[in-house]
Amino acid sequence: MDKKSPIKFTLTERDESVTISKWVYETLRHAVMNGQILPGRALTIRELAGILGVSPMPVREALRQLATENALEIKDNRRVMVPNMTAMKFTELCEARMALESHAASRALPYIDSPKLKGLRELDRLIDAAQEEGNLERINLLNQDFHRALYTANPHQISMPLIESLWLQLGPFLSLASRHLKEHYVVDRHDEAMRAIENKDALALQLAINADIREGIAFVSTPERLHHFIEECAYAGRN
Amino acid sequence: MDKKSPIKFTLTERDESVTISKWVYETLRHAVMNGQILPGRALTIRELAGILGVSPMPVREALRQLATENALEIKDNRRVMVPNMTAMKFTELCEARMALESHAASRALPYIDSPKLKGLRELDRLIDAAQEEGNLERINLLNQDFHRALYTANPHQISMPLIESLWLQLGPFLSLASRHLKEHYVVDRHDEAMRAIENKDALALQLAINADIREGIAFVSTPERLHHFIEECAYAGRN
DNA sequence: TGAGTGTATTTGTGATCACGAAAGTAGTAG
DNA sequence: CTACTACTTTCGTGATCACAAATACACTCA
Repeated sequence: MDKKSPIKFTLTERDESVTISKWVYETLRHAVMNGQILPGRALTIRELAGILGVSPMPVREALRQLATENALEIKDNRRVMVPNMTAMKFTELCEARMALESHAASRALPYIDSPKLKGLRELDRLIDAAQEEGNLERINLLNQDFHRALYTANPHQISMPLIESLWLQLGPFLSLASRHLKEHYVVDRHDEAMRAIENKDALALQLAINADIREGIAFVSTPERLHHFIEECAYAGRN
Repeated sequence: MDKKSPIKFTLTERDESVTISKWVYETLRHAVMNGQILPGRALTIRELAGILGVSPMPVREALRQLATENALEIKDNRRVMVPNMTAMKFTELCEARMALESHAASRALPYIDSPKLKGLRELDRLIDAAQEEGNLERINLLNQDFHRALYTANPHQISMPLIESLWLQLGPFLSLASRHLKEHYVVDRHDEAMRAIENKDALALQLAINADIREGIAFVSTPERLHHFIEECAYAGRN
């Protein structure tokens, strides 16, 4: 039995046509983005390799890749862990999200044709359904899909990887924070965004996206709560 | 003798205290950002390992890391190369730079105290000196230093890695374009930025940064020239 | 001369091993 | 009970090897 809290994350079956490296990378990436690995928890190559049933090699590469997008942190000890959150870092990440995503949304707007609009409406509908059944994990996944679908409507878009880096950095903390919260104020500014898209109103779209981001993380945004969750977060990764 | 054009890039001496992986990564990253490796050129692990005098292992990791920040591209063939530029991609990169960097600048503004201001002035002075002697490579390096010093004045800043990813993607093309240009319209909006900083005027600073970025790459911004350089660029990487 | 074909070479991938450094453990002295 | 030390284990790093896929090359046939 491990003295450390065991690591658990979603294991998707590997498609034979994809390299082991890529599969490991995407599995770990998904785990981090959806907060399945707690901040502060030390990750070792051999342990992950054992869980995933592969040799240490692909895991090494995946950890390094995740570190370069700041999803993981390689400390001086050469230990790899999910970074801890600070109040200021949290603020900066949210502000960066608003700046980048509102920009990406407005640059995608001209490319949203009727089928793409339909796809967004469908995602919006699925989110509403998931909210009724209170499936928080599903809501988060669908919310990501909605934003991703919007931004990647621009075929020349280059900012999605940057945005995902921010999602990766926020994921573990937001997951932990929402886990310790009884009531979830799930805000849905997507209707507002949809209207802006239909009207081809870039400014209104930017405002809707900013509101969606700001309110989507507002449940921790009061200074006291933020501080509380950061403490909580630091404790969770204690061992 | 190689049939392919040989790869040449700056080789800094390795500090023994730093891991080989890190040294290789930073060496290759510097080479890409400053356009020492042409777009379209196929990079092989063993070739780079030979040049750097290390085993293939650290090179593999470095190439993967650079690929995750979109500095390199791993094609379906599993071949690694510097991505080719397109007109739309170029536009998107520039727009993203303006959105991200003006944001980073305004969020750094409150943290710029007197010693940091002095440091920025010194960099500005060095840039002027480099301009007089027409040392284009030195101008570019110092210009990067100026922007980096400005944005990282914010101790909680998290957008510098994202910004550098954009620099990495623009580097090879800008280098190639400027290399094929007789006259260089080196613009210097730094004075304007410095005044905005002194006045603690966030909006003016954002405008100055945007102008600096826009004009710094304006020498290729006419559609015909852009198209011309893209052709040139594609040809350079032919073999 | 040019397109197709077989072989030889080179490539990325992934596993394994050796080594030094870091962390964990037990024992001892204060 | 606490602080220090010696020992054991575990870890990341980097080199090497085996293998399959992709590429390059020489050759043949139209």
